[in-house]
Amino acid sequence: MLSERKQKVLEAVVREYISTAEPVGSRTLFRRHNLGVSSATIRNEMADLEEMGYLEQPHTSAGRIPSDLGYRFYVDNLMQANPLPEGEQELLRQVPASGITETDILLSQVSRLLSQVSNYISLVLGPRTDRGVLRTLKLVPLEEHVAMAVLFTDQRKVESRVLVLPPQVEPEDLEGLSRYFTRRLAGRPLEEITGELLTTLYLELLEDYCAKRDRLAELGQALVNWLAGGGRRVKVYTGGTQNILRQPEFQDLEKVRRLLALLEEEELLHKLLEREPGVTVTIGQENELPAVRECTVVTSTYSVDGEPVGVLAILGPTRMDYAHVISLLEYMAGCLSEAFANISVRRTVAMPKQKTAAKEPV
Amino acid sequence: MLSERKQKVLEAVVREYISTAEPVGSRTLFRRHNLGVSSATIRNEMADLEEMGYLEQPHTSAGRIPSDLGYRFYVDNLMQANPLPEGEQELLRQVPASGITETDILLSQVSRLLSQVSNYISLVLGPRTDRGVLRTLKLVPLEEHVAMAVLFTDQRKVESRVLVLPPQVEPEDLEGLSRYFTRRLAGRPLEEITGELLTTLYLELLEDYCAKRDRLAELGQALVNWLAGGGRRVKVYTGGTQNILRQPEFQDLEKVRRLLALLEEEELLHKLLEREPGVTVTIGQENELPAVRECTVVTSTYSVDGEPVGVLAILGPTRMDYAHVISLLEYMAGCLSEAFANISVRRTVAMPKQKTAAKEPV
DNA sequence: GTTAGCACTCTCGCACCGAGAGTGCTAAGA
DNA sequence: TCTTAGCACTCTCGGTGCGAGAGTGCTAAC
Repeated sequence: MLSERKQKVLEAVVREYISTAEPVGSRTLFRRHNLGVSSATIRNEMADLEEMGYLEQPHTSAGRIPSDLGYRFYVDNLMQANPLPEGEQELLRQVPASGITETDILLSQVSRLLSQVSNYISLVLGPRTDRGVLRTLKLVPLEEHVAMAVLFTDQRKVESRVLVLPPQVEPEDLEGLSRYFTRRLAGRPLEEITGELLTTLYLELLEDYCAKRDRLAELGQALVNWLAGGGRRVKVYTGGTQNILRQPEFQDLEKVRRLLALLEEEELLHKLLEREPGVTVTIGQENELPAVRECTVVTSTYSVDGEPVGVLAILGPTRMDYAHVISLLEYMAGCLSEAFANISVRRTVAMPKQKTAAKEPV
Repeated sequence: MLSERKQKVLEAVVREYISTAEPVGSRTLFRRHNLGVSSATIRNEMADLEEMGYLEQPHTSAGRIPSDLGYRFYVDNLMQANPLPEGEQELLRQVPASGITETDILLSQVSRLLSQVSNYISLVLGPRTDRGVLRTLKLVPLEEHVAMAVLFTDQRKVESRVLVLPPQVEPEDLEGLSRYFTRRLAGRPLEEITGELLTTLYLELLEDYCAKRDRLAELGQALVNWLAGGGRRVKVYTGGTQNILRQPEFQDLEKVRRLLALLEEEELLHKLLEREPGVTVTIGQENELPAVRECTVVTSTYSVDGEPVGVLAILGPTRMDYAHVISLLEYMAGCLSEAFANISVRRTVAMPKQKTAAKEPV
């Protein structure tokens, strides 16, 4: 374990480097942080910290900068969380206050706010769609030969798609199909609804429908493809990419290029944002993706109806204002969860009696 | 007008500069393009061209580079269109061949292909939604207290939104509302469907429905907000942002930053992509947006059912491979239009007889 | 009108140098 | 034994100077 003085020195180095982006020397530290000892002592401590792997020296006669390990120790042991500044809180309160009900617009705004406040790159992973429980699957005739398939889950999630109908499929057929699928699938978690299951169900159904078999087959296949297919991909919202260019560690164009390329690869971003609930911090080499080996990714999950369903993240240099970013993400996750709660359908659906009862006398 | 020889020299300068990115001198031109005259003559012509505004000199003893005017002349008079290379054509044919029916996925792929083939930034403006003609407006009960509103137009465009129902609204009410709105609005272009019109209709309707008036009012208002509101915004897809960093003219980080910032401003991009049908080329200072004053934007519209509804664009330095980019965009627009035609609902809807008739005997 | 020749200009890369910052080591002091 | 002052040493960084190279503009000859 590190002696208390070493911890103090390490903390001072990290703080100083985060705010100046310059390698910090013992003299600077001596002048600006009063550590109670001379620069020579600090120098010795810094030499020790370097040997232990917490600091690095860009070149012999430069100051030192924290290593990934140094940041890690700082985040785990030294950093103190401070609440988000009033002004920023106010800015973020827009999200639940705005009354926006479109998930898409809501998340774009969240992403924009995150990058604006943090001055780093923001990433927002949309609510996962493989969790919810199916409630209704409906085929709605729109007009002759056109119908819409609607998938409705308990997590205020609706998906729909237009289907072109084979000739001579009747509205009753659609109703029958809707009822059948809903009856057999309602209550099942979406992740269970695989291609095989659907196909099985579907074949079963066709037995009863021999007369129209051929016509329905085509339609059913389209439906199966949709439900089982990748249609349910989760979107990633990015924002503030230009912020990265303000960071002195990203003056190297090749580095920036790699990062920009990453931001266009949705699958990689998904991988990057697969995180457990709560706040996580991944520093430099701790990251699996090579493109972010010199970056830190801080994430926080947000919830809908108490269940973590999506991820907010900040991507920046390892020299990041950790305390600020963490409280920012926590606060924003709260706001977003709140915004979702405001417009939650589930609540309304799950407890209609209560709500009706409460509202009626007014 | 320019003498033929001047045109030849200008063309040679543009071609040379496009491929090397270095200011071109009279000697280089003499060596690589055989213009039939000596370097001294070329030198004189170049001096003239500079005086006329077609060329510029970065500094006294450097070669020359084309000015915006020079590029303009090149594009309008000198450049010869050549067909897209086989390999690239093949790549782009994926789009109509893939069978993808989700507009969103289709356009992401188009954007990706465009940037990949061009090595510049690609922009894709989704199909405009204010054009189509409303066919059906439907309120579909999903379960108790939850319904979905569906807007269906002739341009294979469907929008939908979940509505939480006020207590004690009956499914019949929904059907009534659907029928009423559809009857009154069907056949109208979406752009005519404004808040005022809807409100008028809606008030009219309430007359007939006095009994449930209060309950329906809330629902109707939500509907009006949706239809009249900005819900129908058109998405912009971007791709290949990292390509810009490969261009020697974008080594200046501040320039890159401004461009990246622009790419996150949807409204500005909309403005940038508001173009007339066909191919347009906007060079450097011809652009209104300051952030792209050193760039060229080439656009091409694509069509659904013969009507131009969206825009493909390439954004790159003014030193751009114009001929290639133009044929790329034209070809891609064709592919995309084709892809839309494949999945067009309108065709099926508009001419069901024909299609049915043609299909039935098979 | 075209071309060869030539003097002139400007950039770019390279080496050099001195200032400044920071280190490591040593020796003296507590 | 730990701390500190002092000092020599190292390394970067910005500025300067210089020569090579590329290109021009001008002049005079064809």
